[in-house]
Order: sequence, then C-alpha cells, then structure tokens
Amino acid sequence: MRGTATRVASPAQWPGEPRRRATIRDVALRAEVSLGTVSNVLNRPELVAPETRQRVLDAISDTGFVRSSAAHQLRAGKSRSIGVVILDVANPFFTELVRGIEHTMVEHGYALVLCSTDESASREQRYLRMLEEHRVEGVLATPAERDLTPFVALAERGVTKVLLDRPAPAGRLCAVTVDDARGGELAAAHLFGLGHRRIAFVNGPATIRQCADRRRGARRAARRAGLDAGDAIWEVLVPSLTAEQGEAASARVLEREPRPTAVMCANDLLALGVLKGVVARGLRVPEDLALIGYDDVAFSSMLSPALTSVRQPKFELGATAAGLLLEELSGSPHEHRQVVFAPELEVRASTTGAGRPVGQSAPPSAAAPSG
Amino acid sequence: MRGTATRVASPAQWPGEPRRRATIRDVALRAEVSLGTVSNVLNRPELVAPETRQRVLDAISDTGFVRSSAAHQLRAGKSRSIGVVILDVANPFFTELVRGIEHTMVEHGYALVLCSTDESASREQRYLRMLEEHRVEGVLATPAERDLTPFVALAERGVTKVLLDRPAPAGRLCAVTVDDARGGELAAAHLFGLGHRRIAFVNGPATIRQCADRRRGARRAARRAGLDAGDAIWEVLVPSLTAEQGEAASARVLEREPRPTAVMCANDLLALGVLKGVVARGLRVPEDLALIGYDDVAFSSMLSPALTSVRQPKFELGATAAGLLLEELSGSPHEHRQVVFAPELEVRASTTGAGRPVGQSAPPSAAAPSG
DNA sequence: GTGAAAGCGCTAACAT
DNA sequence: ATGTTAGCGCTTTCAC
Repeated sequence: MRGTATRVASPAQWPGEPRRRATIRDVALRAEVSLGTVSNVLNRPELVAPETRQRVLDAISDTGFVRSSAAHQLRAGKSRSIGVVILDVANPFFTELVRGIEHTMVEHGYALVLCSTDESASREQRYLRMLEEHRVEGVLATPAERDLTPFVALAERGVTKVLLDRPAPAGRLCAVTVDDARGGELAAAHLFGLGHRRIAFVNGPATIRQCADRRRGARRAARRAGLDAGDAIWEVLVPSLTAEQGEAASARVLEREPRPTAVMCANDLLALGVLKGVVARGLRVPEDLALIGYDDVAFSSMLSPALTSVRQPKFELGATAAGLLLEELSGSPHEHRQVVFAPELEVRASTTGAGRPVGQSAPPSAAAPSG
Repeated sequence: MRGTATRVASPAQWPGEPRRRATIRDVALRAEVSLGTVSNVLNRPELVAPETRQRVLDAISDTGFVRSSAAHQLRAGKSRSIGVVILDVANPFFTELVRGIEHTMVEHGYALVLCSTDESASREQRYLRMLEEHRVEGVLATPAERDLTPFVALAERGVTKVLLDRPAPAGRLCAVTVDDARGGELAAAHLFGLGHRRIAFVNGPATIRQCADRRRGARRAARRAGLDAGDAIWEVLVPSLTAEQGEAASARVLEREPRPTAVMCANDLLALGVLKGVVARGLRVPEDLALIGYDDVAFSSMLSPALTSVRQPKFELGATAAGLLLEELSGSPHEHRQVVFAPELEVRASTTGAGRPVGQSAPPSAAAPSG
C-alpha cells in the first residue's frame, strides 16, 4: 500500500533535534519512488512521467530538500564555479571589473568566489590554494607580484586561467589588458595640445607596470609633439597612489621653479589630492594649473572642476576576461590570446575650463598658457 | 618490495592526456602507505611517525596533490565557508564591511562567498539558493527587500544567519546595525548648534529604512533645539542616493525662498553632487551654504572644502557581525542579539570652514549665520 | 518509466 | 603506528 511509509522521512522534525538536512533519499522515501528517479527529476525531468515528477516535486518542497553541491561536484566532476582574485575590493576599478565578470559568468550558471589579496603575496597564495581545493574550473586574477610562477604553475596543474590587467608570458595564458602606454600618451598629448610645455607627472613607482607604461606613453607624446621629454615632463614620484600622497605631492609641484602649468596624475585619487592641495593654496584649476587624472572613477566627473581623465573600459574588461575563460572552459580548440583594450580620454573642465555647470553659461575656453 | 609500484601513480602524465588530478590514493601508492595514513598526515599529523610523514609529504608535493574540499565537506559535514550577501559591491560602505568580515572569518579558517544582489530580490533569491546548495555554515546579509521571509525561512532550514545594517524580528535572528536616527540627529544638531535655522535635507525615499530613520533623527534634533521641525527642516526628496541626484537637488534647494543656510544629505554621494551644483552657481561652502554628508566615505575628507559627515563604523560592523556568526556557529548556548553601533560626527570645513589646508593658516571659524 | 548498484575523494572508527 | 573499511549525497549506467 502506497500510504504506508516504511521509514520516517519526516520533514516535521523532532523539536530540539538539530534537524538533519533532507537528502535525495528522504525525498525518494516520501514520494515513494527510488533514489534514481528523484535524481532524474532533478537532472533530466523529461525522462520522468509527469505524474511521478509532480509527486517528486511535491516531496522536494515538503522536505525542504536542497541539493548538495559538494556531492554533486564530487560525482559530476565539475564545480560550476570560478575564482576571481583581485588586489583590492575597496578599489572601484576592481569592483567594476568584478561586475563585468559576474554579469557574464552568472548568465552561464557559474558561481564566483571573490578573493581580495590586498596586494599581499601570502594572502594570494592562500587564496589560490583554497580555490584549487574548491576545484574551481577557472581563475581570473590580477597577480600581486611581478613573478607569475605561482600562476603558471596553477595553470599547469590544469586550472584554466585568465590574467586581468596584466600581460601574460606569450602563449602561456590568456590575458586582458588596457594599453596603459596609450593612455599615458593620450593624457600628455591632450595637455601638449592645449599648449602646456611644463607638465608635472605625479606617478607611482616604476615597479608597478601601469605606472611605468603610462610614463612611457607620456614621454612618447612629448617626443611626438617635438619636445624633449626630459624638459617637458617633470616626474614627481609618490610611494602609493592615494589621495593623501597626491596632496603631499601638490606641495612639491607648486614649489618647483619655473612652476609647471599642468599636472598629470597616475590615477584619479592622486588627482583628487592634488586638486585639494592646489585649491587650498588659492590657485585655480585649470586657469593657474591644469589637472588630469587616470581611471575615470565615478566621483571624478562630480568634482569641481570636473576632472579630465583617461577612462578604462572596466566593465568590458571583466566581461571579456570572463568570455575568454568560458571559451577556454568549453573545451573547443583554444589558442591563448591577449586582448588589449584602448583607453579613452574624457575631457572635462579641469583641463579646458569648458565644463558647463547647470544654470550658468560656460566660461570661454581657457587660453593656452604661454610656453 | 617497496620499490615496485604495482600501479602507476605517475605525476608525469601522458602528454596530451587531460591529466587526472592526483587523489589521496595516488599519494598513498607513491608513498607506499595506506590511504588512511595519508589522511592522517593531512588531518592529525602527530599520529604519524616522522619518517613516514615525510615520505607522504614528499609524495604529496611530487604528485601535486591538493585535497578536494567537496569530498572533504561531504565526509566531514562542514564546508568551512560562509556566504556574504550585500546590495552592491561597488559601494564603499559595503566593501569596508566586507573587509571587516573577511578579517575575522579568514582568521578562523573560513572562506567567504561574496554575492552582490544589486538590490534585486530575484538575484538575492538565486544567491541564497546557491549558498544553501554549497552548504555554507552561515550567511551574513543585507536583505534587498523589506520582507524578511526568505531569510527567516533559510534560518529555519538550519542556516545560521546574521543581518547586516538591518534590524531583525526580535529574537529570530542576530543583527548588527548602526543607529541611523542618532546619526541624523547628530548631523542636524551640529547644524543647529552652528546657528542654522533653515536646513534643507536632501533625502531618499522613506521606504529605505536608513532614510526614514535619519529623517526622524533630524526632526528630533530640531525639537530638542526648541525649533519646529517642519519650519527648521525642509525635505528635498530624491529617488536615489547618487551624485547626479544631488546635483539636481541643489537647484531646487537654491531656488527656495528664503534660501536655506545649510544642506544636510542622506549620504556623501548626494553631498558631492550638491557641492558641485552649489559651486557651479558661484556660491561658497560653508560661507553661503553649509553642507553635511553621511557615511564618511574615503573621498569625503579630500574634497574642497573637506566634507563634514557622519561616520559609520563600517569595518567594525562587519567584524562584529562575523563575530556573532562565529559565536552562533560554535554551538555554545546562544541567544539572538542585536548590536547597535553609534555613528560619529566628523566635523570638517564644509560646515565650519575650519579646515586646515597644508601650508596655510586656518581661516577663523565661520561666524554662525544669522537665524 | 523506474529501480538497483557502483563509485566520485575523502574521513574516522576500528582492527592489527 | 599503520591498515582496513564503511559511508557522506549524489549521478549514472544498466537491468527490469
């Protein structure tokens, strides 16, 4: 007789009991079918008779059954998850990137495990280990160190990997980057085009690839403008790319004789600090000093004056990286590729004065400062 | 004979072969010990003779063995991971919170699965499902909707849970919040204390609890200052808490007759927008209009003038939530608790004019505007 | 269309 | 100190 359960698969548990989670077996018992049938309802419902299927579905909701992804993964061999290793969750550049990644991965049914290393190699190490234990199918990462061996090693142990914002050793890995030299060139060329001839470049250490590349681009722009890079660009080094460092650097910039007519910063945070320092000294931007940032983070357009900046396609960067990973995971014949995005110059009032504040006519374009 | 392997546990796999991952069994074969011994080396090394242990360790590194957390979890019944569900990864408030959580959880050997819902109930639903499938031991979450039933349901299915920045139904769940009414009161009281009598409050919809609470606090401050809340505080409603909305609101604020002497914003982004709009119209902050934000996000102190704001202890909020979760997970007798943090007023130049720019003497405190 | 059974990689209790 | 063994919850042939 159907109605007589031989074993209790009770969803209404004994109160006080630490309630065991329902398994596929409990569902089978309650629906009075076999274990395999429940699995079929879960994975290939079309194989199961509608009536049976419904009974199983009811049993599932009655018991509050939720499949165990551990058991699933163990049996099926795939975790349907990927690891994302970034340098800093608190940095808007990376969070935009993550959104891009999430957008495409979630669509394909993958879960993201996000790891923020705070640029520490040991934290990175721990996280990579954890991701490997979780058998993530792939990893998207911005390496904390120059040395890529841990990543190449991981790749050789069979974990598919795509590098973010970091070129890979040719042919060994896929990578998605932005052309930072081009970005530096865009920024500097913009300033030279406006007539500036003495530019301060507030930059981070050359050990950071992005900083080195942007510097290279800026110097290229100088040469292309027929200038001597050493004369036209005066580099002010800061240890880290923060607003505090920018403010400190502004003092050094303004003391310099002859005073630079423009400041170019390695990122928007530095520019924010410079802006604060400059304004505090009673100088006007861009009339007394033009200012340009890098990254075009969300608040840049809202500053007064709005900050000219170089935009990186952060969301697309993430989405593309995810796409490459999916391609590689799909198993279709795959050649490691590097995708390089082009940065874009976003011109605003901090260099041209041409911002158009609401309800007030735009001031005339600032005259090019005398060389 | 030891040296004669009966089966190949070769780490040097056949090239072209999709290389199977080494299992504990491969390690045992290579180290010529039993499966259980390898497990012991992994989990209770003190039980294994040093010499044997070393042989196993060598075999582990030779084979590139990495334990499968799926199998581990299946057997051991614990996933050593928790889920963190936030509204928006791109919001600095949440990323600081996450850092706080990560800080304490990683110390205790837990992995974090971060989920950003973008305030969508359906995404939240999907994520909760996924977390449950992963058998996370607990969930820290900021619910996307007012309705907490999905969370309470989850809790009743045995997943430990702590609510973030959201009070819980009494005794049903743990929760960690900041006293937003108090924060609103602090901000408004500060302005009243400076002599302001006509304050514009740029606020989001009352359906957002934080907005409603901050409003309530502001009105309480008015009453405590012996003022009529309706006269002293003029609310300007915006649909979302963004800089764009702040800029738009600034126009409305300035058109009002008599013009308010101060603006209080429901968050720093709104304040940033207001600042931009106000400056664009040629008004000075705080001389013509004082401005105060909420959240004290990173860039606020770097604005010109530096923004007075109400700080929320974001990191501690996260760390405390993680602590509550750990306590509950530890199985020790536990009563659901609500921890309420006190916000703090961070006074800067945008209300007092007393900022002290580097290398320049501080201007005298702005005189209180006439009532 | 449904059920029985093998086994994914690991842990822990027990035997030696 | 080391080996043997029974599952954890699930998927997936393969019979029926």
